[in-house]
Amino acid sequence: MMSSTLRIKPPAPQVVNEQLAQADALCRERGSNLTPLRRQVLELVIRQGRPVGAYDLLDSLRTQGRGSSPPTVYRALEFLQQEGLVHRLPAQNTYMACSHPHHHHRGLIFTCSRCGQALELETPDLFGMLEDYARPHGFEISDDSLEISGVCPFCQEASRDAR
Amino acid sequence: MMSSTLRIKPPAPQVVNEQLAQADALCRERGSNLTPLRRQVLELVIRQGRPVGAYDLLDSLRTQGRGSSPPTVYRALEFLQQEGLVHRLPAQNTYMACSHPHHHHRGLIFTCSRCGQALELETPDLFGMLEDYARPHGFEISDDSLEISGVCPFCQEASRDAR
DNA sequence: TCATGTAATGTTATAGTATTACATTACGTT
DNA sequence: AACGTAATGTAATACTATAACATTACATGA
Repeated sequence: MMSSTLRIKPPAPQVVNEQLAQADALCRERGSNLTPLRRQVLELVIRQGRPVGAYDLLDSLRTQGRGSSPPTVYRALEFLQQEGLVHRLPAQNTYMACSHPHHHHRGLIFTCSRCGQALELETPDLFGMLEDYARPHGFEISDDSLEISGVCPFCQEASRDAR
Repeated sequence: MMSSTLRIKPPAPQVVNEQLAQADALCRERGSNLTPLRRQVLELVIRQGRPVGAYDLLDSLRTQGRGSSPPTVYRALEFLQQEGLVHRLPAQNTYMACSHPHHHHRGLIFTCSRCGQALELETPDLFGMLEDYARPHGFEISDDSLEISGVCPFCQEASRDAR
C-alpha cells in the first residue's frame, strides 16, 4: 500500500463522529450488531479518508492495544461490507468508508492507480444500465459498488510536470 | 481458484486456433513481440474458456515442460494485457482471454461469485457514460474492462433447487 | 568478427493479501 | 446451571504478486 497523497486531508473529527453516529443509527434500526471492535475498525477506515489496506488497519489496531491478527480485521471488514458501511476496492486490495451509507445507492468509485486516492460518486443511471445489460443473460448483479481505475487530476498534472 | 463448472465447454480447437491467429496478426501489425512463451500462455488462457488463476497457468506451463516460476507467467500476462488480448479480473484474481481483441471496444465482464464463470459483453454506451461521470472531476479512465460480480443463471437455479 | 545494447527469460527469494481451523469468551434462554 | 449462539482470539497456512539479479538470444554497428 504505502502510497500517499497530501492533497486530500483526512476528515475533521466532527465529520468522523457524524459518520460513526450514522452507522450506529443504521445498525440499531436493522438490529445488526456494531460491536466495539467493528466500530473501531470502521472508525479507522473513516479517519483515513482514503482507501486503506487490511494490514494497515491491523497495524493500527495493534497500536491501539487490540491483540489482533488478520482474521480480526477481515471479519470486521466483512461485517462492515455487508452493512454497506465499507466498500472493498478489488483492483487495489483496499477498503474505504462508504460516503452515503444511508441511501442504498450503488456507487461508482474512481481509484487512481498512481496515488491510490479514490472518489466515490452517486451515479443514478449507471446500475440501471448495468442491470439492462445483465438481464437478457439472466445474470444477477450483487456488487454494490463498481471500481474503475485511472489517473486522478493531480497525478496527471504530476506527469505533465515531469516532462 | 479450484471452482469449476461443467456447463460451459472449452472452445473447440478450431476456435482456439482462430483466436491465436488473430493475436498473431494483431501483434505483427503493431510490431509487438508475441514470443513462443507469451503465445503459449495465451493459448492456455484461451483453451480454458473461462477465467484462470495465474498459478493454474503456472502449473500448466510446468506440465508442458517449461521450467517456470511465477514471474514467467505474470510477465506474459502483463504483456498480453497490454496488447488487449487478456483481461484481468481483479475481484477474482483471474485472467481471461478477450473475446474481441480486434476492436478496441472496452467491455463489461460479469463474473459469477459462485462458479467463477464469466461473460464478456460489448456495451456500446457504458464507457461513454463512465467518461461522462469522470470528466467533471478531471479523472482519466485507464481500465479497458469493467468487472462486475454477481450470480449467473445456472448458480441461481442451483440455489433454488437447494431450497 | 566481435563488442555492445536491448528485450526476453530464468531463478531465488520474499512481500503482500486472505482464509482455514480450532479454541475461547460473552451472553441470552431454557 | 446447562445449553446455544454470536463474536472474538490464536496459530498456521494458502494464495497472489513482485523484487532483484543472473543469463540468454539476438540485432546492430565498429
